[in-house]
Amino acid sequence: MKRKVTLKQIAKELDVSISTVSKSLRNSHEIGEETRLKVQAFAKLYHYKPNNIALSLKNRKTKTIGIIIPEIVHYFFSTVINGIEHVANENGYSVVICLSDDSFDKEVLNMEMLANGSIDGFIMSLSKETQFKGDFHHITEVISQGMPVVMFDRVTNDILCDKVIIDDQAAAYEAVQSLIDKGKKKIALVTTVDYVSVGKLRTDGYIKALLDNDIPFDENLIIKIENVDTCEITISKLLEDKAIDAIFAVNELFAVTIIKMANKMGLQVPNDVAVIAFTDGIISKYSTPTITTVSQNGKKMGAKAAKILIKRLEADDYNEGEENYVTEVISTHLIERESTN
Amino acid sequence: MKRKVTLKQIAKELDVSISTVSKSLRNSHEIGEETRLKVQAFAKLYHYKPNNIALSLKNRKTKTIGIIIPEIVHYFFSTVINGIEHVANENGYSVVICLSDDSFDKEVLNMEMLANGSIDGFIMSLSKETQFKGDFHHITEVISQGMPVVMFDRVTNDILCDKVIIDDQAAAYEAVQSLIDKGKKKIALVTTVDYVSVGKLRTDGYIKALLDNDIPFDENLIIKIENVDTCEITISKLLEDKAIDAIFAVNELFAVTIIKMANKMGLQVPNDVAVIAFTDGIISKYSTPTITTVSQNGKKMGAKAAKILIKRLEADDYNEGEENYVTEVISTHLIERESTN
DNA sequence: TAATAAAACGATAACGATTTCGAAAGCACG
DNA sequence: CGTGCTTTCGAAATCGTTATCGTTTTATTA
Repeated sequence: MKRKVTLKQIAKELDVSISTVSKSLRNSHEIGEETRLKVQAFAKLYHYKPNNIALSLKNRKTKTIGIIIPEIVHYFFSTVINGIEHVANENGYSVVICLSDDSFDKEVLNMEMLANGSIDGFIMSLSKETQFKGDFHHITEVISQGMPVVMFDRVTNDILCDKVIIDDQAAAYEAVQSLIDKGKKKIALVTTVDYVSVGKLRTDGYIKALLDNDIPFDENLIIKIENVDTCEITISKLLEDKAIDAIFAVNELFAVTIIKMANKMGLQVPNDVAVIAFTDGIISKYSTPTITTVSQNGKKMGAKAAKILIKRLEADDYNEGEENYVTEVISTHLIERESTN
Repeated sequence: MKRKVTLKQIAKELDVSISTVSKSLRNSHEIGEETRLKVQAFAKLYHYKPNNIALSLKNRKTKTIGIIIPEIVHYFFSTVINGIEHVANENGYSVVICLSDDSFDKEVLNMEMLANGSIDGFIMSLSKETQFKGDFHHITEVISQGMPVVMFDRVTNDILCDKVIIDDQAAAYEAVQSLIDKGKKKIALVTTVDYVSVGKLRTDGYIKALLDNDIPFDENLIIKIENVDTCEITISKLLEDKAIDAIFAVNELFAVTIIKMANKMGLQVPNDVAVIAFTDGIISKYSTPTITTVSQNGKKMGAKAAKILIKRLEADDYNEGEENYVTEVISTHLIERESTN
């Protein structure tokens, strides 16, 4: 088992100094052509590749981006990662991923772990618990140490940094408006608990659309679900109100569960009740009926976030400081499918 | 913007040597209580945390696991990552993820990139192209340099290393047998192209089950799909054979597409044609009808792979060499749902 | 011929940490 | 009072690179 070859070994083997080897491999003009070629040939033969860790230490930058997300087994987040990874790779960066499991403590732990030199900057989406507690000291801490942070989707106004979001409120408004345009009179909302920022915003959009169309807004038509695995009863209770002719769900899983329960109760989607959801997930595309959705475009979000972060990282080299944070809004659009008509 | 504080700065500030600071923080008995407490207090005040990169260089280990998978926007792979990440974190490891996009070149590039000191070991699943080419030099190269590799799911016999797989052949056999037990006579197979190792194995299991039950095996009942986005015509053509009363799909997307096309052609699932799929994905659970599946348990696979890798990494510290590679087989089981009866 | 410039290479510091070894100081003991 | 043993600390090596600055040798010029 041959260990990886180092400059030192090459130097010893060729009876030259380490600096000569290093310079030769970087094609320095300081080195005569003969030795340069000799060193290069030898290095190639032994598959020499500079050690990233040593380079990171020397350059004080790791060319690595840290990603912290609530969970990965989730279509939206994996598309975001996909977007980040591609842009990162194109620019010579790697990505390291940590999952918070929607836990505040894990989020803090992971950030501290990565912040100690392992990465150059963060791309993150807040965990539920963090949003609930409203405690962001771990993030401000990292930022104050000069490490750039880009937040996406689940963001907070309490932190000053670059952000990539969709206009959740406007998108929800558009979705509900489209239902109203189709003549729907009683539109229910199935959403998450309020402290999840995007859930709140989408609720706001829903309410605004109703009011703008002079539709009375009824508290009882809004149900907030904490855990998708135990939501069936709540949903079927909602569906007992036969006057409800449309439901707006803030995510795909809620939507597909609604359809399932509706079917079970003898209701036809979309004829008896139309369903529309937030997501660009895969279930909506393959469910029966296929589900009309507000596309989130996670890949685009990830790509944008990565671009912003990398730009800031490379800029940091020249001008330290000067922070004019941007908040990029990714456009959404309605993908009309069978669950609305 | 205060940069991260280093040992050197603390030493200077407190007018002691760097080694004294280091030892104090590690609670060395060599240091007098007074200085020790003083240093610790100061370090705490300034949020000192040792620099991971420097530690990695010194210890020649990064406490990081490299993951290389074909894609991440794929339920199975994201569950595997989830499994890996949890075990890794529990043991103080981070994970860095690279996607090969099923491309040989990207797989090679990513491996070389990570192999240069960035990580301690690999967990990987082969890209389609790599399996097609049968070129594994990048992997043998890495292994020969003493870096452990654990392969999962899409593996190859050409490489000697630890592996975590499911018994694809046996699982497929079981699935098909269950269809036969239900009285199905003409069972079709919708699979991937042959060079994807798992596709081949599942096909073998399918054939074996048929033959063991004295059912004639018909080439025309096997269709191989390269790209899921353009498979509808092929599938509908298959469904024209009304004698087919069951279809075994090697993944979830194929299965749901089959159901969709069957519905379109006026066929009832499961009455006219039963469908069974390989996966532990989310679509099967939420589709209408829900789909009977052979569960793959990606999370378990990931967890197992991580355990094996970490065990090997920690063992390497004591006894170099001594390689007795294991191949762990993750058990599968049939999850009966509505698409079979 | 002597001074000087250019070419080719090496020694060393630095990145941030740990650790081995040595040194100084304090104290007890014969 | 000198010897030996603790206790407490610091210097230096090391991990693998790169970059700065010398140093040597050779070639060129006045």
